[in-house]
Amino acid sequence: MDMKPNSPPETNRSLPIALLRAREKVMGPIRAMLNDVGVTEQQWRVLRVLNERGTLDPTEIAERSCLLLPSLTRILQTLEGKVLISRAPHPTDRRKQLVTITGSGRQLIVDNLQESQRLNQWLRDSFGAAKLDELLDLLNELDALERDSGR
Amino acid sequence: MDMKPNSPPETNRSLPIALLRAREKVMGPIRAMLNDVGVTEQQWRVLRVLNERGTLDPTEIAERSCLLLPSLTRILQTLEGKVLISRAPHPTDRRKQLVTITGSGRQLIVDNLQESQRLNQWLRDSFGAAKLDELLDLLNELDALERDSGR
DNA sequence: CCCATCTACTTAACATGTTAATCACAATTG
DNA sequence: CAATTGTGATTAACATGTTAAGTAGATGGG
Repeated sequence: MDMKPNSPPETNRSLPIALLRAREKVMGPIRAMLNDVGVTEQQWRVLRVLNERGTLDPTEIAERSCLLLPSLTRILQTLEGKVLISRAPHPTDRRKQLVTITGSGRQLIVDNLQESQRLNQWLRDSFGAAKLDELLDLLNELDALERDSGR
Repeated sequence: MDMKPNSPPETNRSLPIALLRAREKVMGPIRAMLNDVGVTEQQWRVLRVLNERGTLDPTEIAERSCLLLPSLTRILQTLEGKVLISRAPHPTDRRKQLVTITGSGRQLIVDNLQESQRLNQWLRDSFGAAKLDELLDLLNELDALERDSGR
C-alpha cells in the first residue's frame, strides 16, 4: 500500500477523460464517413431518430438524440434547408411542431447505414462482443444512477 | 433466435450515445461547480494538466487534456488573459512555446479540488468502486485498441 | 547554402455546446 | 374571464469542436 495521501486520479483514471477518449475512438471513423456526405454527427443522430420513431416534436427529438434544445433548433433549421426533414405545426398545440424525415432524408440514411453497421461490426469484432455488451451495461447503469445528484 | 435481420441497434445500445449520456451524468455537477468560478470544463482540464505535469508545450497539453490544437490555441489565449497561465518562448525551437500555470491558476485549483474530489467520491460510492474500476478498464482498453482503424 | 518538406502553432469558417433571456401559447387559479 | 404560472421553442452571446488553410521556423538532402 504505497499510495500517496490525497493522490488525485491520473488523467487516465479520470472518468470524464476516459469517456471522452473512448468516444473519439468510436466516432472518428463515423465522423469521417458522414463528413463525405456533408452531414454532421448530430444531424445524423437526428435523422436516425426520426427514421426510427417517425414524426416527433423537437423536445422528444432532443431527448432521444441527446441534444439541447438550442442546438436542436439550429440543426433543424439546417436540415430543413437541406430538405432532409420537414416541419408542420401541431394541430392542437400551437407552441409545438411536428418534424418528419423526408424521402431525401431516408435515402441519405439508406446510403450510409450499411457502412455505419460495418463500422459497428468491426468494433464488435475488435473489442469483443462480450466486453462491448458489458461496457454498454455499465454505461447504462451509470446513466440510470443519480436521479438526485450529489449537489 | 427471433432476431430481425439487419436490425439496427437501438439508441440505448448505441455506444456513442451511451458514452455521451454517461459523460453528461458525470460532468453535469462538475460543470456547475466550475461555472460558479468562471472557468469552463476545458479550461479546468488544461489547468489541471499544467498543475500536475509542470511546464508543457501546447502540443503535449492538447494530447493530455484531450483537446485539438485549434481549440487549445483559443483556450490558452483566454487563460493568459485571466492570468491563470503564462507563456514563454522555447529557448531553442522558436516554433514552440512553454506554458506554465501561474500562482492564481494554482490557487483556483486548490480552491476547487476538494469539491471536485468530493464529487468523484460520491460517484464511487453511488456507482460502486468495483464497477467504476471495471468501467475505466474497459474504456482504456477501448482507447488502446484500433491503432489502425477500420477504414 | 538552397530547396523541399516537415513541424508547431495559428487563423478562418462554420457547426455545436452551454447558459440565460425571450416570446408565444397553454394551463391554472382566483 | 383575467392574472398568474408553466411549457415549447427560439434567440443571444460566448466558448468549444471540427476541418481546412496559412505561417513561421526547423530539418534533411543535394
